[in-house]
Amino acid sequence: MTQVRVRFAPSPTGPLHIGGVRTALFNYLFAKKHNGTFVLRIEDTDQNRYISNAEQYIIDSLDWLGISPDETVGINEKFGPYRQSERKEIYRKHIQVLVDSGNAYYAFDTAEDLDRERKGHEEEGKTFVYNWHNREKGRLVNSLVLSTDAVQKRIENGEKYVVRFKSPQDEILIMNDIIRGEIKIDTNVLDDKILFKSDGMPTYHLANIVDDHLMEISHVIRGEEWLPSIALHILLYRAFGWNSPEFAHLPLILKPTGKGKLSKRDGDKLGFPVFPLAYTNEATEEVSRGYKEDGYFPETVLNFLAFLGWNPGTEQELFSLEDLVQSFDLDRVNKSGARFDPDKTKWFNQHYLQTKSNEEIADLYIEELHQILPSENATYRTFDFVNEDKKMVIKIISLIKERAAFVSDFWLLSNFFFIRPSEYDAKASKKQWKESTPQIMKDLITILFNIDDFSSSTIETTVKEWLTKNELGFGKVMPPFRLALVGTMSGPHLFDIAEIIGKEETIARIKNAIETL
RNA sequence: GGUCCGUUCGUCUAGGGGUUAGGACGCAUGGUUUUCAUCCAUGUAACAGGGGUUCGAUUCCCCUACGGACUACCA
Repeated sequence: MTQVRVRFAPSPTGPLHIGGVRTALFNYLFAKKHNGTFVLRIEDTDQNRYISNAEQYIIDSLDWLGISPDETVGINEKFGPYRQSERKEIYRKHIQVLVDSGNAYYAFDTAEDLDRERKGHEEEGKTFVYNWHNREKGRLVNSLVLSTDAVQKRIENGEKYVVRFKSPQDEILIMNDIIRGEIKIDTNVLDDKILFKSDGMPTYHLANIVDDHLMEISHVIRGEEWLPSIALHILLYRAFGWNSPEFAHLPLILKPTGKGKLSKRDGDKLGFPVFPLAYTNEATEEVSRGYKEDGYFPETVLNFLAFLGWNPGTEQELFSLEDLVQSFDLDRVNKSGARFDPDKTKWFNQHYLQTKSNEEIADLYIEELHQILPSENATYRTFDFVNEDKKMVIKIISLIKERAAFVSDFWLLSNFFFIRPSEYDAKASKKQWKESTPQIMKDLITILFNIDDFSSSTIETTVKEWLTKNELGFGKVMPPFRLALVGTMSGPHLFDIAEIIGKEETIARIKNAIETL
C-alpha cells in the first residue's frame, strides 16, 4: 500500500458531536494501524455558521481522548495552511482550471430565481434539477447560454455569480467503497452542484477534493451522509485529471430509541451526553454536558465508540487504544447504522473505573467532597483531606469502588463515612430494631469501649467472641449495629466502617440510635 | 417525489448453503455475602415478509415492506 494519509475534516460550527468523534477515531486508528499520518483539517468555508470557539473545542476533544492529529494548524504544516478559509487563492486557481477545461461554468441565477423554478416544478409534480435537463434551455442564466462577452461584462459589472460543475450525461459510474463494495450511479440524475459560491468561498465539494489531493490523502473515511456525493467527487477528480483516493463510508449512529440519527436532544431527554466535552454556546449561554464532565474516562469513550459499527470478530470487548490500533480494520466495519446504547457505555466505565488505582481516583473524589461537604451539617468532625484524611479516602475507595461505575457514585456509597446518620431507614428499623435491641446495643458499646486496637479485624474477633460467649445470634446484633452506623441496610463490611470512623464516633452513633429509635 | 444505502435476540453484534444460530449489555433466577452491591452460575430472547436457485437457504438472486441518508450559494 502506498503511504497512508487520512484526514478528519470537521466544520467548526459548534461542538464536535459523538458521531464526528467516531469518524475521527476510525481515521486515527486506520492511520496508526498502517503507520500512516492523521491530518486534522478545518473546513471553515461557511462564514454564516462559523463559531469561533469550535476549532479549539475539536482539538481539546481529540487531545482528551489521546487521538491528536499528526498534522494540523500549527503542527507539522507540511501541506498547510490547514484552515480552508486561508486557502482561498488555491481554490480560485483550481476552479479556473475547471472552467477553462469546460468542466464548470458560471451561473448568474439568483436564489430567488432558483426558488421560483423549484416551486414551479413542484406544482407540476416534477423535481427541479439544475443539470442537462434545463441548463441550456434559456430559463437559467449561465455561461453555457450567454456569450463570452456577456459573461465577461456581467462579471466586470460586479454581478454575483457562482461556478457550477457541468456533470456529464449518459454514463453509468461504477465506484468502489471499501465498506459497501460496488456502487453504481447514472450521471443523468446528478445535478450541477455549486463548486464556488458568490462570496468567493468554495463549497465543501470543491475544497474537499482539492485539499485531499494536495494533502496527498490516500483514504477518505467519512460518515455515510456523504455517500450520495461520491459520484460528484469521483467526477471532480477525473475533471482535474487526478487519481482519486479510496473511499470508506461509515454507518450512521442512531438514536437509542425511535427514528433517526442521534441528536443532542436525545441526550438531554435520556440523560446522557452526546459531546465529548461540556460546551457552552456563547450566544445562548446554553450548556451541553460532556462525557468528561459526566465522569466518563477517555478509555470508556474510545472503547464504546470503536464498537459502534466495528467489531474485532472475536469475543473480546475490552480494548485499549493500543489494542484498537492493533486490531482495527476497515473491512470489519458494518454497513448498517448502529443504535447508541447508553447502558453499555456505563458498563464500560464501570470496568475502567476498576482498573484505576485508588490513589488516582482519590483526587477526583476529594475534589467532589470539597464541593459536597460544606453543605452537609451532620459531619461529625472536620476533614482537610490531606495526609491522614487522604489516606482515609483511599481506604474508603478500596471498599466501595467495585460497586461504582462513576466517581460521582461514590458519595451515595460512602456518605456515612463523613456524616452521622440523621435518620434511619424506616422499613429496616421496624424489622431489625426490636425490644431487646437497646440493651444489646448498650452491651456492645461496653465491648467496643474496651478495645484498645480499634482495627477492623480486632473489632470483628472481639465482637464475635462476645457473641459466642453470650449465645447471641448474628442476626440480633449485626443488623441494628449496621443501622446505627450507616442508617440503612447497605454498605461495605461493617467492621471496616467502624475502624474508619473510629471508636469514639462508632460509640456515639450507637448511642444516637438508641436514643432515636 | 427522486437517487443511493441498509435489515440476525430489546440493544451492540458473530456466523454463514446442512450450526443446539455464538458472545456482550439489559432483564430474570440462583449461589456467595451478617446487609446492600460486587462477583459467579443459569436462564430469557433473533435470522422482516414473499418468491425463486438448490436435495437443502438465515446465508445466493429478485420483489415487497420497513428503516436511513441525500436531494442548500451547509458541511
